[in-house]
Amino acid sequence: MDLRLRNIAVGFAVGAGLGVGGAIAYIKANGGAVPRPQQAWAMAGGRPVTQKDLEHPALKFGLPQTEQLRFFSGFVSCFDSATRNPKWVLEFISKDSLKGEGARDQSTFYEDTSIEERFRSKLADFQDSGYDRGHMAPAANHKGSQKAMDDTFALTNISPQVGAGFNRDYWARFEKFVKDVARRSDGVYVVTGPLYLPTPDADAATGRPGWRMQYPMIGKPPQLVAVPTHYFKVVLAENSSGANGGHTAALGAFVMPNAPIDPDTPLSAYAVPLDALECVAGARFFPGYVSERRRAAVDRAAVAWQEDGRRRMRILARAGLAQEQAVMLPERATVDAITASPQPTRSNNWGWGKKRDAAAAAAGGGGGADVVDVPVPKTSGGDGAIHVCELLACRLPPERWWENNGQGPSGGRKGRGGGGGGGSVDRGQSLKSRL
DNA sequence: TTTGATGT
Repeated sequence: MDLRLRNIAVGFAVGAGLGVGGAIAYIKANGGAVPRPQQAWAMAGGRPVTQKDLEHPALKFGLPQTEQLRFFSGFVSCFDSATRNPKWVLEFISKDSLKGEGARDQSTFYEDTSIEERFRSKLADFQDSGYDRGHMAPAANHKGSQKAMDDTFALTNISPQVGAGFNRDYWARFEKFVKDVARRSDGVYVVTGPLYLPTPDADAATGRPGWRMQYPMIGKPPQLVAVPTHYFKVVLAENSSGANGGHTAALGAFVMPNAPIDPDTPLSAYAVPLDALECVAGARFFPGYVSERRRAAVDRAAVAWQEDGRRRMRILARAGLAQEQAVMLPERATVDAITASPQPTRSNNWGWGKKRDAAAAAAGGGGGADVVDVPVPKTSGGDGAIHVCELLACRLPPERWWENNGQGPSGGRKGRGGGGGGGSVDRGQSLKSRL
């Protein structure tokens, strides 16, 4: 890329590039070489910005700078200086990055001084804010070296998350689920980021039905840090040695509220169509892999998985979830049309059947019989892409999985009892009452 | 097979 292009961080058309003339060659079913899409940080109408573009007379004094890319050992962060949050963080997880010398207790959170002081988030912003400094790329995914783990503690990888009931609980289990997928894959790419989602509400001025955006801010004005309403992950797991040679990648998108989540909520209830996520995020994810066909196929599966998850929730919780995700839900008719021809099956062509069932049985708590009863919609017509929920039966690890084999938490800490929440001796109970 | 983060 042109050096000048690299130096000018521009904020428009993030990830909008699908390349020129649809020339992207997608990952082949035979697991061959993966050509990268023709893409640049700055895109113009579906093509990379050229040197000639930058000579536009209006740009004599440069393009506005609204967000910036930061390149770390195991991930790339796009930092948005309006919200002082990452816009997205894209990481690569391999078997190697999951184990190594990287130790969490050797790392400390630090401000990213490569971002201008007035635009970056500060350690003080999170202090006494009541929110956790939540990793987008989790520390545990980058243990290959101490440097790799240290990198994840840069505040350009951090966003304010509710601690008790979310970051330290449901979201942590979700991160563990992704790790478990990575252990059984040949490499996993994950995009994680915040969302600011509106809720249905009458317009105050006109009284008409509409939408309202509302989210807290922390820190000190005018340099406030936004507190996102939701977080998303898009997971792309490669499998170069898939059974039957059919499937080469598992793909899926999830959106969760930045709030305590009932630990019994099925993970599949938070599966969303990638298309819906891309609409509310204003971003295209994995443009070098996600063709229209693959997205359509995986999104049909996503709707089916979400429906299945919701069916397993209590009616009140289900209604709450629908309210939470209202802005992402398709019209009722669309849902009905998509789910009209479900294809339940327990097998997939990933070649992990046994592992999946064993892991699901271990995670399910209810034993194998419970797992067998779960219908697993099979992605079809996805050019080698299946939905992530077809792996590990879309089951989260159990609560406090790290205590399972006799050993308590390594720190052996007592409850904090502070206003920040969490860490009480009987946390599970107090969490329930919080919901 | 070992997540997560606070505060002194």
